[in-house]
Order: sequence, then structure tokens, then C-alpha cells
Amino acid sequence: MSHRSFRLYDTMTRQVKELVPATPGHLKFYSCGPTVYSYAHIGNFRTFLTADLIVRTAEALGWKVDYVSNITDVGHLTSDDQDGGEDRMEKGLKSKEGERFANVWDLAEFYADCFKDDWDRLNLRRPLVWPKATQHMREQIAAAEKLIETGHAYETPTGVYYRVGSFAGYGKLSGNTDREELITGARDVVRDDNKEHPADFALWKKDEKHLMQWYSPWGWGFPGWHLECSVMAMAYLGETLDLHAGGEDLIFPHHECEIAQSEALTGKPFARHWIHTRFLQVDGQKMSKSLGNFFTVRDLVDGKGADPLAVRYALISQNYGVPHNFTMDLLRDATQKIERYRQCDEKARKAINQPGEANAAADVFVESLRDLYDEVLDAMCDNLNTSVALAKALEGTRVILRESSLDLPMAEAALQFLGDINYLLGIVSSDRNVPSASDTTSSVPEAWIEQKIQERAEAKAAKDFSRADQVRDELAALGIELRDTPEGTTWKHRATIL
RNA sequence: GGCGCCGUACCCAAGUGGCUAAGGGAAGGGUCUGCAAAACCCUCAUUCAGCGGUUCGAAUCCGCUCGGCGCCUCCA
Repeated sequence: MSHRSFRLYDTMTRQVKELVPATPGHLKFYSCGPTVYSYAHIGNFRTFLTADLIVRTAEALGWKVDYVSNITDVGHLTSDDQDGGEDRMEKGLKSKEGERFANVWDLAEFYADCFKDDWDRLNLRRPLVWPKATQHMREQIAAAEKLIETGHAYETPTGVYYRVGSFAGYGKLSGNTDREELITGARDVVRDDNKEHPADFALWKKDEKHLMQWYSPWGWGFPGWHLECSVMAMAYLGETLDLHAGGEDLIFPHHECEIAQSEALTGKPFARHWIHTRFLQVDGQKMSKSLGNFFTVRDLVDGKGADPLAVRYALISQNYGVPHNFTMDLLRDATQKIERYRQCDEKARKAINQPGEANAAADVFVESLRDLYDEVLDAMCDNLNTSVALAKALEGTRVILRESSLDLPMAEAALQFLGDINYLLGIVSSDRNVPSASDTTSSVPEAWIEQKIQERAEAKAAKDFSRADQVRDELAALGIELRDTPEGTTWKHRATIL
């Protein structure tokens, strides 16, 4: 459909290369999702937004996209050790936040639902499916059995382990190919003398006390963390994925182990292209609760009154391949941009219904918007260069807003442009009706606001400007911003982020 | 120790061998407005952390120095 090639950095080959689906124009894409033991934070969402932008770009190119993103609802141990690690679900349940849940299953379901709400609020495309690890236990057990049969895994008194030495390609993604180095690294956390090699990882853990357990050929227990993604990816997308994505921390060990398992199972490459999003920092430092720079979507939207689309804008404003620094300044900046798109959208919609007189500059206008959109798409195809894409898109808003009036062809071109930009970047309006800050923070009745505006209009008409300003200040104190336009005064809730 | 990234104006940031170093914010000036807000227009880096090298030519390639950061079996 398009002559454009979609170029993306590939972690495996360490270079930017064209993303080429096995079936041209049909992308099979798996993106690693969160473990739902708590609310997902904005760093998690930065990674999911990378996947979202890939889906959107591919679709803008006219591709069909089979997009799968999992939800990990099993609390894997924080180590493979039988006594050292703590289960993350269990930890979540024992935390203050977790006190309200009766068990880990309820906790997982609650946070999975929250996760989907936040996903919608940030206007991410929904995947074809959001498979859960607990729904694919049978396949995970079958995969472990097969790996034992083929000599890639072995059973011990504590579980089933993948024999890393049986897979020649182990380390090809991360570069961690030195077995001795792996021993050094593994020694810190993993002390299981039942394993043949310290780098061997668990496919199944025997544990009759675990809060989530299933019956297997090896007795009661639960699956290893890496197995679920191999199994779910293959269940929905086949043995070889076109693209597999995740956060940079997943390169090793998670994706390395997925490759080892999957390729040992099928004898085929697991994914043709790998992409990883660098971590999000906040105020120049790694997010952490102790530093007080740890934000969830709801912290920003419900807590600080941020516009969800502005959060989205801020998170995608830097290329996924370099660390991104999130700050309140950045969010404020993004809020302004989102507001400008809204204004643009309003102007275009108004002009469709009431077009201005024929404008001699219409041809130039239409052409420049078309050219700008092409540049935006080009930028996205160039390894998701969002900085350039957003800059070019913003130039489009200026083209639209500087015209005093739009004739019909211009209005149509403007709406087309905004629609295309929104389809590709998701920053103009949300695909779904989701609760926004103004819905949840508003305690002021609209009728009262309208009454105040009327009061101000009367004061203005009587040239009693001090009275008019007094009304405006009163509303401003409640977070309501007035804007006088030729058609009258409008109002909106001001984002309260400061 | 291993692997990797970054350092461009007051701030964010694109550009990675050659036309005038994108874009945004802030700031200053202007249009509009009763005044604002928003929007629009104009101005705003002879220079790309520092030093040295390669080249006809470098912010872009190479080396060194300084500064900041990430990952290395909990993690998006």
C-alpha cells in the first residue's frame, strides 16, 4: 500500500534495519506486558506506548497487525532460589495496598482491570488479546515436558530447569555468552545446588505452599516466569514472531530465556526482530518510591489533574531508544500542545458546518498539510522518530490556526490531517470515552458556572470591568478558566498540575 | 569488572560528513482584547562538553580527557 519502509532498531543485530514481516503487510507482534501485583507506573507505560506507536505506524502504512500483549498474573519468585526470593504477588498482598484483597487472585484481577483502564486513558490501541499467564497453564506444562523429552530440561527435587548449555544460541540477544560470567552474575541470587549450572533457569517450581499452584507431572507448583511468554506468543501468533518488544530490562534474562525455550521447542527462530524501550527516568533519576518520583497514571491524572493525553504526549515526546526524563515541566508543556490540538479540532469542525468564503490560499493550505503528514509518517517510519514527528505535526496546527477562516476544502483538509495525525499518534482525541480529570475533580455545578459567566457578561455590557474581573478571578480560583471568543465566553477546567 | 547510552541556545530537543544547526518551552516585541487568556506574526546558537586527529569539508568519523546515566537473573 505504501512505498515506505518501516525501519526499527533491532536489539539482536544491534542496528537499525527494515521491519519485514514474514508475510508482507501482515505484522505478527508480541509485546511483553506487566505483572499485575500493583498499579502500572508511567515507566511501564512508556514501554507499552512504544508498542502502541509501532502498531499505529504499521496500520498507517496499511498493514494488518496481529498484536498480542500479555498480562502476567502469576507472582514469580524474585529469584529461582527455593528460600531466598519473595513472590511478588504475595508481596503485593501483604503490602498496605494489598490488605483489602482476600487472596492473590482477587489482587491480580483488580490490578489487571486498573491496568486496562489506564491503558485506555492513555489512548493505547487495544491488542487482539490480553492473554493471562494463568489461562495458559496447560501449554506451559506441555512445553516443559517437551523440553525434558528433548534433553533441554531436567527435573530436580525443587523443579524443572532449562539446561542452558544445551542451547548453543544462549546469549545471542544480550551478548551474555560467557558462561563463567553468567556464573558470577547468577551467584548473587541463585543458590540452588540442584541445578547443573547456575545459569540454568526454572521452567517449573515445585511448591506446595505457593499461593497460586497447579498440578503438574512434577506435583503441585507454578511455572517459571519466562515460559508464559513463549507459550502465549506461539499460541496466538505462531512459532515465529515478526516482532517482539519489551523494556530494556527484559533483554536479559527474560527474552534470552524465551529464545532458548522457544527455539529449542520449535527449531525455528522465535522472533525476526527485537525492540526494547529504554527506561523512563523522573527528574533525572530512576523512579523509586523512596525518592518520591514514582508516578502511576492515576497519580498524575486523578491526583494532579493532568490530561491523560498530555501524559501520553509527554511520554512519547522522546525516542524510545534513549532514556527519557519525565518532569512536571514536560507534562505542562505537553498539556499546552494537547490544548492546541483541541482548539484546532474545534476550529475544523466548526468550519465544516459553517465554511468560510472561498479562500484563494486553499490549494497551498491543502498541499502543505498533506506534505506535513507525509513528513510525520516518514519520521515514524524512521525508527519511531517521535521528536520529529511531533514537531511536524505541530507545524500543521499552526497552518490551520493561522487562517482567519477556513473554506470547505480547507476545513475538510484540516479534519483529514487531524484525523490522520490522531490515527498515527493518538494525541488529538481519545479513541474511547474515558473518565478525565475534569469529570473526577469537578465539584462545581455547570449551571452555576454558566450563571457566573452570564453575570460577568452583564457587568461587561455595563462597562463594570472591575466587577467582570472579579467574577473571572472567582472562577479561576476554582480552576475554571474563561476564554472570550467572538461567539461568546467559553470555559474549561484548567489542568491543575503546577 | 562486563555491555551500552548521553553531553547541541536559559530549558526540552532534532540533526550523525557538505545548502541558512528542525521544532517546542521560556524571554522580548507586535496583532487581537475593556483588560486578560488562547491563537497568530517577528526576534532569540558564526556554533554543537574540552582537547587533538582524519578530511577539500565534522556537531556528525577516530583518539583522549571531563561530566551525566542505564543494564548485568525483582523490574517496562
